[in-house]
Amino acid sequence: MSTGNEQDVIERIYVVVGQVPPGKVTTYGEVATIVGGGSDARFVGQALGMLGDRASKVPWQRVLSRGGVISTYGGNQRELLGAEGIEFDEKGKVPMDRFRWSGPEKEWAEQHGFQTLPSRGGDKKEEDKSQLSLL
DNA sequence: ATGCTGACTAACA
DNA sequence: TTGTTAGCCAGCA
Repeated sequence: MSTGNEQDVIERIYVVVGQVPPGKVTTYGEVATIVGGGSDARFVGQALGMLGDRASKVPWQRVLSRGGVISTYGGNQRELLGAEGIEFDEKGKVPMDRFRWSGPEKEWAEQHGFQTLPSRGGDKKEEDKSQLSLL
């Protein structure tokens, strides 16, 4: 089964990105973690780059780089996010502490064969160990 | 096959 | 703080 899963992985990426609710954002790395094998932060970026017509179906604009930085150029990503209520600081970054997507629900992730995010807690104090990766 | 590139990230200086 | 290095996976010359 390690053959030509790329396309399948890409579809999974789109599914995960589609789970990000309006007004929330995530990062390439987080998406890659949820999708799991065969994907990495960079591959997520490539997958979103080949969206084409599906760009209107997948909320690709809610996927940012590490730290809430927009990695796209010459696009209207920031404008789209602003229309959803996302705020930016003076540096043009999104305060992830407030707008970060907590990831898919554990049940949903398990049903679809995805993984939940490792605990990062928006605050660096409360670590909820309920999301143990049991591998 | 080898090497470089890319909507990335973490570690190190 | 910024800049560089290395790791990562897939596509292409």
